Amino acid sequence: MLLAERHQLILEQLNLHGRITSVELAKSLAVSEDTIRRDLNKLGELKLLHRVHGGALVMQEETPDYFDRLNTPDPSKKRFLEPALNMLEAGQTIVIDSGETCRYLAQNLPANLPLTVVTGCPLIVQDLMQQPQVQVIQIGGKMFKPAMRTVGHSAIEMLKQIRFDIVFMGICAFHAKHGFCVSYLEEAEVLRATIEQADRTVLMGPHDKLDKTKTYQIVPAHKINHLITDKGIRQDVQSSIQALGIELTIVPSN
Amino acid sequence: MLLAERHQLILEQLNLHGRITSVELAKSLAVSEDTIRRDLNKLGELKLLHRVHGGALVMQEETPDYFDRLNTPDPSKKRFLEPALNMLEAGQTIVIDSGETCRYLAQNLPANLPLTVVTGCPLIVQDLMQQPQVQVIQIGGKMFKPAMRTVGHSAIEMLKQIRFDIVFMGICAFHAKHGFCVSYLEEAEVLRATIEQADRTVLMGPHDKLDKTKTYQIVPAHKINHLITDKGIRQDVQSSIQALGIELTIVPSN
DNA sequence: TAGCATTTTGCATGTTCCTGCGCTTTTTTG
DNA sequence: CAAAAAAGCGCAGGAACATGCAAAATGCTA
Repeated sequence: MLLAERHQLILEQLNLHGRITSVELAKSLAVSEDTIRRDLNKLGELKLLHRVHGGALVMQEETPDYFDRLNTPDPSKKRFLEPALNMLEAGQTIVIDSGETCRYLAQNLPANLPLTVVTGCPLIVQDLMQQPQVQVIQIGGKMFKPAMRTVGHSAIEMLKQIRFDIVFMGICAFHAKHGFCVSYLEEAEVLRATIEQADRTVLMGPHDKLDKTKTYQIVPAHKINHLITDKGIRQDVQSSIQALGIELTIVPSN
Repeated sequence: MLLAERHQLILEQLNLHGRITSVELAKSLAVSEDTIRRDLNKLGELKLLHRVHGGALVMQEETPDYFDRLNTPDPSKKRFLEPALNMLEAGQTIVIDSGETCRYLAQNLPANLPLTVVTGCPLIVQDLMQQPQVQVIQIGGKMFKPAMRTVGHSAIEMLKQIRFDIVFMGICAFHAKHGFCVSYLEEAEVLRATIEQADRTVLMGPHDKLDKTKTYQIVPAHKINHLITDKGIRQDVQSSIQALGIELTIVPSN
């Protein structure tokens, strides 16, 4: 095998997995680890990868402006992130639903935490594709424009074959008596199927979405495990939520 | 054997395998390694191949990293669109594969033509979401970063349940004898499943992708129905393609 | 066709580059 | 702090390379 050819294969493997160890490369390319080390050092000098002890990581590129054009998000929603990020552990499989708050979560996942992230929203898939430590599973199906996500039988069938550690969703409407609701039947169906597969469901959103209802109930309130909202929540609403055994995290208002 | 003739043979061998060593060439062409080295150096100067220690690699214009290409789109690829757009009829279900040429197609669909468009690329999904006359079906599965598309068993199973009128794909490598090829096994599997479900498969791409091969064959050449390429295609290549019964459309070079 | 210049080719030479091994040093991990 | 893993260093054999030169092939002109 030619040296230059081996360099190409190394970069290919690296882009594929986001990370690579010297030992793996030496084995798969059938050369000594010394040779691999020399390769990685050279490629590192050329700024084609990020050389680290034990192997290499993909070059962290700064966020292309391409993604900034997509929308003009509201940075105040970032305040919901911290409690959510603290729940994450290496190796988990999580769902990040569609919506602006969820998108912030996808964009701000810790760089050193390997995760499998499942989503039906193409915008979030794009955000996640830039993070080498994340494996991305895209839920297929008919695109449903109002929610910017896939819905329908195909989507539900695919969801049924995966088990999730945590599901993160934005709050559309939550009510202690009427549960977690949305405005569209198709969306409710697919969100219900998602929650069904999860060990733990976490909702994030401002307090004014609480004590509200919409036409279609996804699940009753007690199926939700954790709510992250901001200050301003009414005392009686807070009590009724906690009475259901739902963990409540309240972040400062913007 | 004439020098120019040998140069031609070297380039042919190179396109066929993507790589070639001086030793192999010296043996197969029955000349000394010194002569081969001189040949390779000259061809390297002419930018017809990538000269490396021990042999040569094919010149690769494409960047393996999809995100680099996104930031520098090449509008000249739009010239392939017109013949493709003329094939479309109202009510059809079509596939638009991933890739830059395909993305231009997705962005330039006629506004008055209702279509169902299927794709596994989230970028293309997003382009299509802005077009109200188009219903979008997203193919689910594991996201495969080098090709910016979904792959794997889930994707193939979902594809098997849909029938397509036309499949549009970019040419990665096409060879009359070795068929339609790509560099990755996962990609080949899902593209094969896609073509299997289609009445008609149309490839679009510049002429320098013809008479080339990559590691994995998707389908043999005769499974392709229509090729859209640009001027510059060699006469013998053109003949061999038409001999297979493949319709050929040649657009002006940029 | 003969004569001469140019190009191409193969060989011999010395040089550079690539690779694996043994060794020591540094880093990581429990 | 100790064991293990990874890295760095130098060396030697071999492969690939560049260079010079002479023989062979080719092209051009008289």
